[in-house]
Formats: sequence, structure tokens, C-alpha cells
Amino acid sequence: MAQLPRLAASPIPALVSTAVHLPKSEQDFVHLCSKGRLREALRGFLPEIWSDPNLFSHLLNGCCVPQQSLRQGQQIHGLIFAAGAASHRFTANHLLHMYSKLGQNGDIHAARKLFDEMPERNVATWNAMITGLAHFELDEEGLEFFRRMREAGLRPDEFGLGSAFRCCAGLKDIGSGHQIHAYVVRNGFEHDMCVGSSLAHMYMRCGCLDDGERVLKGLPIINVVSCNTIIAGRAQNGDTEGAVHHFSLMKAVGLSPDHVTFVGLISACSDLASLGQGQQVHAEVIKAGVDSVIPVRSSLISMYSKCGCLDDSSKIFSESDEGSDLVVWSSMIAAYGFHGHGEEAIQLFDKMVREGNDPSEVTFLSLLYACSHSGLKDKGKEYFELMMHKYGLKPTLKHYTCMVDLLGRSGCLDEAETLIRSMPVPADAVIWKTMLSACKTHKNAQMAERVAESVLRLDPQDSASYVLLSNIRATTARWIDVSEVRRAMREKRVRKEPGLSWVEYKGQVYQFSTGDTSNPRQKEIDQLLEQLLGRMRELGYLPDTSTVFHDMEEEEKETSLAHHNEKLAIAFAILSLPVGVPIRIMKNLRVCDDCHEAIKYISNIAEREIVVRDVTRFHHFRDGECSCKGGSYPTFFYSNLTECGFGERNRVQMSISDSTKFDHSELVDLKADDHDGWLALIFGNCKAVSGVSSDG
DNA sequence: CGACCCAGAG
Repeated sequence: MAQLPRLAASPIPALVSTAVHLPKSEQDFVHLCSKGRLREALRGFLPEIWSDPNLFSHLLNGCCVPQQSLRQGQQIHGLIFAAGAASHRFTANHLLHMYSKLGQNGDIHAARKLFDEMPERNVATWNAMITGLAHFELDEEGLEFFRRMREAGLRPDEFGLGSAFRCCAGLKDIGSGHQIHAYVVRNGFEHDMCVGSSLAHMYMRCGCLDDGERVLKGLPIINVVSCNTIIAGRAQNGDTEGAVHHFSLMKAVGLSPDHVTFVGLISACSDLASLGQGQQVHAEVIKAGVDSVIPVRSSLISMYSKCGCLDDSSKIFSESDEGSDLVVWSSMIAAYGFHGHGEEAIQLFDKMVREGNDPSEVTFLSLLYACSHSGLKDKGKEYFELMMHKYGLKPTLKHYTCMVDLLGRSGCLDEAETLIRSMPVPADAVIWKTMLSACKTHKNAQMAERVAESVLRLDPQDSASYVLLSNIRATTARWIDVSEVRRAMREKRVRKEPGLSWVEYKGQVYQFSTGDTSNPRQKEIDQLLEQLLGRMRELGYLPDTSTVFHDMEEEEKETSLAHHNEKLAIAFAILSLPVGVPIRIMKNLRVCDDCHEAIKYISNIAEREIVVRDVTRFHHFRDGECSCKGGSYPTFFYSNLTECGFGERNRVQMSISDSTKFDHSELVDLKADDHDGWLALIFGNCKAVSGVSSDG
């Protein structure tokens, strides 16, 4: 609980010492407050403030402008307390709102305490409390308060309704959403822009895109917020094309996109790992002048990292003048983790703490993830302790899963299992699956069998567990048990999601599925794979058939493995992409163990850099090593712009270089509205640009 | 007092 500052007789020296401008009128006072310049506001109005409690509301609003500290809000609270105005309902509502709205800096416990102690509550009181709970993602409690408010005989207005929908959205609780929607219709709030937008947002968050868009169509006008709702909604539901389409639509009707628009678009681009698209949007961001807005920055950092351009992430991070924003730090820590740069993630974390920022539980999650994926077991354990004991943060199931991953990966299987059994939250299927993959890595069949059963208790559809159980039992010749597993699979109608890989070539995306032979260059692909396989075997490669059902013939198993979708995609890429361009593959599942091993060999034999982005992370293969086992890693440079950004008809002289391999010039056209070209310039990879020449 | 947006395990 936040402590009130001691103040007694002398009023808050810290707040009044450095005033430079004295407000003369109440209007001045309000203006200064609204800009967050509270010291100056107070300095000129100190006498009056004691007798006019209404002035406090302006001060409290001033506490909520971005970049204000909780400390300052507490000081104002102290002042109000000293003035005896804390129980004034109007002021108290503002106070509640201040604690609720300071974002990460807020103090929802303080808000809650105030709420509980308030002698009388009106609709605004409840609204402020529900808004605060929604703000802190305490969605369940938020809805609970909404219900209590109605039980108390109060009629929720448009303010409370918006927050209630936000809670439903957070919980993906479409049931409550429907109920509150009915209340909205009955009470004539359906044409309110704010209610409508948050209602539409709720539907879209729950996956009901059409319902959401219908609500927005029923609103009296189209504005930036309603467009943003659609764009973000489509983006979150995987409809990147639709999001981009609505973006051009809103521009066509003359609405200027704001930073929220871009945040939605940028996340859409990282979901698709579509670098070219992301760069275009980045250029638009710069044009719109919102590139220094914090949420935009953090989503850009994340987008570039997810598209494989860690360098660009760190460039954006280092350009942040106020690198002090927690989310920006966390995004960068996560970006390092995503690429297996655990040491850098730790260094950044330490730096962040040294500069006086308190990490959140999300920061710790990213950090633990980074430790786990870089094999930094002891560091991970150290930070887990730090999180609980120094920062008093209660680990969530996600943190425990990270720790199980960390311990399991490094072979401490017993310790990992003990952690699952002793943690204060109930285990879910995911944490047992994590445990299972550790058992597999460290070849502990006995434990794996037990763990696989735990997984299946919680997720009867998990095909990997069935395959594993069946194979373990087959190796110990327990044939009766094997048929039992098969029967269970049939009964539960377990189906495996088919694995897919994608490669981008000349602006087109090629898709590959295992055993697929529909590619026009299939003959060449097969030949190349055969050649590669022969060479791989000479170098010591052995197919790993442990993930394939035991009852196939050995030869059949190997043929199946040899035509896994990722291998097909890589063969196609080797045939198509020019030498020196990194091969970038995207996958819908995790890269399988055999392919992971095989790609190491291929990177060596074909002398290619291969970057595989699977559902969880990046694998950078180079010279027979993968970054995820602590090896070296390549970085992306704009040398591959020709492949993923520039059209073929555009030409300008630019020379591209990096510190390692590439140093060459090429011709591309840089027109005034050539966003990619700008980006190359902005990122400084382009050393020189000569005059624009015509096509050909 | 308000809608839309940023970091996140496997």
C-alpha cells in the first residue's frame, strides 16, 4: 500500500520549490494542470486551494497526463488530506480516478481502499472504480463491480458501460457481453460513439468480426476510433489483408490515421512476419509523424524482431530518447530473447533496473524466456528469486512454465517436476507439455510416459503425447498398451494440424506441406533433396524417426521425414534465391527435431544462412550451427530488400554494407514516395544514393 | 471520469 507523504505544516516542498511561472487566473491554473505542470500551478494558487476543494480536481487530472509519477499523485493526495477535502465526494471521485488511471504507475489497491472507505458513492464513483479495474486488466473484478453497482440500484451510464465492455473483451466473455449489450439497447445507449466502439471491440476480441462491424455500421458517424477498432480487430483475428484494406479506406474518406491506427497495423504485420508490409507501414508512421509515440515504438521493436530484423529493433530502441518507458524496455528484452540473445537480454534488464525502472511481471516473463532459450539456467533461477523477493511479484502460471522450460531444457527434470507439483497455482496442459518436451530432449522415457498421461488428462486431443506414449510402449514391447493408445486416439478423434512452411520469392509466398508434390519445380526439389541427403549422411547425419509412428517401415519413415515441409521449402529456396541472400522460412508449427538437425547440415553444405521462424521463436542456422543452442547467429541486412521490398523496375544506386560479409552496390529506384527506400536511408544501411535513373 | 493501441510461456 502506498504511504502518504508526511506533510503537516509546510506544504510539500518538492512540489513548490522550482516554480517558474505563476498562474494568475483560475484559467491559468487549469491550463497548467492540464499540461501536468503542477508545481507552477500550485505555487500561484496555494492560498486559494485550501478554501476551494474544486481546484483539487484539476490537480488530480494533471496527475494523469502521460509521464507523471505516482509519487506526485500521492503528494497531491497528501495535500488534499491535509486540507480535509479527501472525503468530499467530488474530490474523492477524482482521487479514485487518479489512482486508477496512472497506468502502470497507478495504484489499484489505493483506489480500492479509497472506494471502500467512501461514505457515499454515486455513479461516477463506480465508474472510476470499474475503469480502474479494467485498466489494470482486473477484468473479472471489474465485471463483479459492474454487477454490484446495478444491485446497489444505480443505473450504469455510458462511462461505466464502456469499461464493462472492456472487461468482457479482456475475458473474452461474450456471454456477459451479450447481456450488457441488451442493457445498452434497452436504455438507448446504442448510438453513443464510445459505447458503440467498446461494444464492437468486445465482439471483435471474442472473434465475432461481423457482429463488431455491424455495431460500428449502426453508429451515427465514422471516426478514427471506429476505424481503429476495425483495423485492430481484423489484425487480431489474423485478417492482415482486411486490416490494410480498411486502412486505405479510411484514408480515402479523408480520415487521418493516428498512432493507434498504426499500432494495430504494425502488430498485424508482425503476426504475418511480413517484413515488406511492416516496412511500408513504418514509412507511413514516419510520414504521419508519430514515430516517437511510445506504443508505436514498442510495437515496431516487436514487429522487426518478429520479422527477423533484430538490428532494426535495437536501432529503434536506442533512438528512443526516453528509453525509460517500461514497455519499450520489455519489448527489447523480449526481442533479444526471441532471437536467443540471452546475455544481451540480461544486460539490458540490469541496465533498466540501474536506471531506476521497476520491472513488471511481463518484463520478468520475457527475461526468463530469454534465459531459458539461451541455456542460462542459474541466471534464470536468480531472476525468478529476485522477482518474488525483491519486487514482491507473484509468479503466474506463465512464469512457472518458463521456469519448467528452463530447468527441463538444462536437464534438471526432477527439479522441474517438483516445481510443477509444489507451485501454488493449478497446472495446465501447457506446463505438462513443456515438461514432456524436456523429457524427450533428455530421453527419460519413464518420466515421459507419466508426464504424457498428465498432459492427456488435461488435453485429450494432444496428438504428440499419443505418438510418444505409443512409441515408448512399442520400444518396451507393450503391444497391448499400444493398441489402447491407438484406440483412445480414434475415440477422441485426435487430428494433427498439418505442418506448413512458407517462403517468399519475388513478392509471392509459396506454401509447402509435407509430402506435397504440387510445386512446378518439384523434380528439381526432389533431386536436390536427394543430393543433400547423400552428402548429409556422409557428414554423419542420422534421421531422427522418434516423432513418427513406430509401426511404419523404417524406409517409409525416412521418406516421410525427407519430405517434411520445411525441407521442401528450403530446397525450393536454395534453387530460387540468389547466393548470399539469407533463406527465410516461416512455419505454422514448431520445427521438428529431425529437420532442426538436418537444417544445420544443409546450412553447411549449401553454404547458406537459413532463418526459420516457427510458432515460438527464430532459429538462425549458419555454418552447421543453430542459434538456439547458443551458437552464432546472422543478422539481417537490407541486402535482401531486392527480395522482399523493392519492385523490379525501380532503380537507384545504393551501396549496402554490414560489418561482416556483404559490401556491394546495387541499382534501385528511389522515388519521392518510395517508403522502403526511405527506410533504407533512415536505417543507415544505405551509404550513398545517386541520382534517379529511368527504367532499364 | 470515458471508446480504439504497445511488451508476453508452449
